[in-house]
This record gives sequence, C-alpha cells and structure tokens, in this order.
Amino acid sequence: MAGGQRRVLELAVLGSLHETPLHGYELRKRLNTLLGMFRAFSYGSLYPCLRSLLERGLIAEEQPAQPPIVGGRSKIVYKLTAEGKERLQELLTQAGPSAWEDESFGVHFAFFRHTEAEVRLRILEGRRSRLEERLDSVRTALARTRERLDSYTLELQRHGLESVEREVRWLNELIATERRASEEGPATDTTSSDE
Amino acid sequence: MAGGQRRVLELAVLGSLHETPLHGYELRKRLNTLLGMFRAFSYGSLYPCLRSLLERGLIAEEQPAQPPIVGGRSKIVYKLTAEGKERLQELLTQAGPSAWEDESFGVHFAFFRHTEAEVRLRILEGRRSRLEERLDSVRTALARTRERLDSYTLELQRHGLESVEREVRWLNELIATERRASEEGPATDTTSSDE
DNA sequence: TCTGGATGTATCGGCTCGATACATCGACGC
DNA sequence: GCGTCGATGTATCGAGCCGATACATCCAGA
Repeated sequence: MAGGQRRVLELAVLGSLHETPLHGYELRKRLNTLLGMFRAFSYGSLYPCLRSLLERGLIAEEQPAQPPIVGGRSKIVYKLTAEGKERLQELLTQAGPSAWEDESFGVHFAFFRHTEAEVRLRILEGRRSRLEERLDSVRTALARTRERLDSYTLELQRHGLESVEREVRWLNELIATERRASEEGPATDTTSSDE
Repeated sequence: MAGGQRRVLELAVLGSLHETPLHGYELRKRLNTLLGMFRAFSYGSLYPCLRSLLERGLIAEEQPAQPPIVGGRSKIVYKLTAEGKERLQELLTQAGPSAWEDESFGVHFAFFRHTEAEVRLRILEGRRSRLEERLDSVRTALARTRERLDSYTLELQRHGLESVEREVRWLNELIATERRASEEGPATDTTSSDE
C-alpha cells in the first residue's frame, strides 16, 4: 500500500482524538466499530502510527490529574495538540484520489461532519466517477468475453456490477442532498458548531 | 496479510492456468477482469508467486512449438503440471475460513465450476455466517451508541448494514439454488464436463 | 520519422497485518 | 481464599502485499 494507506490511518486517529482523548485499545475499538463494515485496523499499524504522530508533535500523552499512588504503569491516553488540529484540518481539506479510493473513502466520509461542504461534494463526486470508471471497464470486458463464461463467473460479475451500481445510486442521492443543502442554507458552518 | 493471502493468489493462478496456458501479463489481466469489482492483483505479488510455483514444480514454462529464428527473448508462457492439478484440486476441496473471508471468497467463487457441490455449499454457508456475525456485532455496537452519532456516521453505518444484508440475501438465494440442484440432479459432475 | 501507448518481465522499499507475548484486573465458582 | 477465564491493555515481529518504477519491444497514426 506504500505511503497512501498511512494517511488514512493518520486521519482516522487524529479525527477520533479530536472528539475526545483516548488510549490505543479504546481507539482501535472505536475505529473498528465506526468502520465495522468496511475495514479493520490492526495494532501492528496503529501503534507505529501513534508513535509517529507523537514524535511529530501532533498528539501528546495526557497526564492524569491524579498520578496513581502506587507506580501503576497503565493506560497511555493520547490527546490532540494544536499542531495536530492543524494537520487534521489540512487532511480534511484535501479532496484527491487519496480520499475516494476504496480504503480511504469510508474514513473520509466518517468525518464529513468536520469537512467543508465544498470538499464533501468534490469527494463524493470523485468517488462516483471512480466507481463509474470501474463499471465501464468491467462492462466492456464482460461484453468482449460474454459467451465463454460459466454461470458462476457470470453470477459473480452480475452481483459485483449490481453492488457498485447500488453504491453509485447512493452517492447520487447524497450529492443531490448536499447540493440542495448548500443552495438553501449555505451559512451552515460544519467545523465550529459542535459542543 | 501474512500467509493467508498467498493461498488465494496461488489458487487464482492455478485455476486460471487450468483453463489454458498463459504468460504473466495476460494472467494478471484476466484475473483483474474476472474479479474486477472485488480486488486487484499486482505484479509485485504475481511474479514472486509464479516463481514460487515454478520452483515447487506446480507450473512449468511452455516451450513454443517453433523457437524464433532470431533470439527473440519474450513471452514466458506457463502451464499447469500434473502436480499443479493435484494441488489445485486440494485447494478447491478446502472449505475453511480461508475460503470465505472478504479477500478470498470472490476467488473461490469464481472457480466454483471446478468445485464439488458439497464444498460449494459449505463455503457459501460459511460466508453467510461470517457476514451475519459482522451484522450482529455492528448492530449491537450501533444500539449502544445510537444517540451520539452525527448524521454522516449514521448514514455510513446504514449503508454498510444494507450492503451486507443484501449480500446475505444473495447468498440465501445461491444456497437455495444449490440445495435444489443437488436434490434434483446430484449426478452432475462439475469437474470433468468442460470441453 | 517520431511519439505515445499497449504489451511484457521484473524488482524494491515502505508498509500492513495476523500472530504472538506479556501484564493487569474483575468476576465467578468452589 | 484461590484458581482461572475473559476482557483490557501495550507492544513487536516476520511474512509478504502493493505502488512505483525500470527497462524493452512493437505498432499505429500524426
């Protein structure tokens, strides 16, 4: 996956910590609940990511109000720093292939609440054309080899096409809703209205 | 992904070469067409896999009937050996978690034509319970945190649930069809009836 | 003639992931 | 009291995947 995947995890971590400080175990649980149907993060990538973020000063260890009486070495709670918030905003602003590929789209979507309306729209449209591209290439390939496919392969293709078509329709509805919302009430600020 | 992924690629390669001998580039194209909607294999895993299969004697380089007049070093066409066919049958017989996880189910399904009816059924049912498991855990988590989710997160969860539910219904139909077929005409031999 | 794209083989580094190790804590049975 | 089981918690390692890249050939079309 090279460097591309790393950004996704970074966004997921920073976005989660933006809501509330968390420790590793809980962070993973929340992320895997949030994205349960789409992907799963593992400790093998989470902890290195946390270390990297710590070294770059984007997150910090939160000291508990009362240090335990005994030397109870335990939970390491991370919180977002000011630099981390800046970085999060930066990541949320970027609408590029890295936002609408399979692995990353779900994460970006999950944090749409903190994303500007214009960026949301560009990501949704990018995702849609990515899927339509794929539909085209599969349909073309299917037309060229239609006759020599057995029924199982055919059924697999049919199901795959239908799933993607369904996601395109879903995106169409979302895009329409976004457009309507931005025309009716463009004043809604999505990043500063949470408690 | 560790060792699990490797078996999938191995199955995909052996299964493809079972139909007709192929060279690397064409092999990749076919696989990515066959599984276009689900996954994409890269050269970085394909060529090492081919080398490994070659070393283990499961595939062999096919010598062209006429060696080119000039020393035209080019296409390396691979074909299945007898050991390769045995190994393919072995892989096709195994119905375990490695057959119904996300990454591998599509590949196994694509070669159902060469799979015994009983194994097909077990894989389909395994896949279904895997998905139902996931539905349960997501629904539970959703019920526990329902109130504090923003509309985008909620919509993402809803769409994810619906997609998985849809796949479960698809599996239900396939299972019903399989059952009906095996009751009506259990004599169908799936491995030796192709031209 | 030249240029761009498809075809074709192959590798590398950065990174991911499942497995695993190790430790603490509370609940439960006995 | 005491064992033990599962959940919580931090952390690492090796196997191996993948995007990018390099390099070469061939051919169609400007």
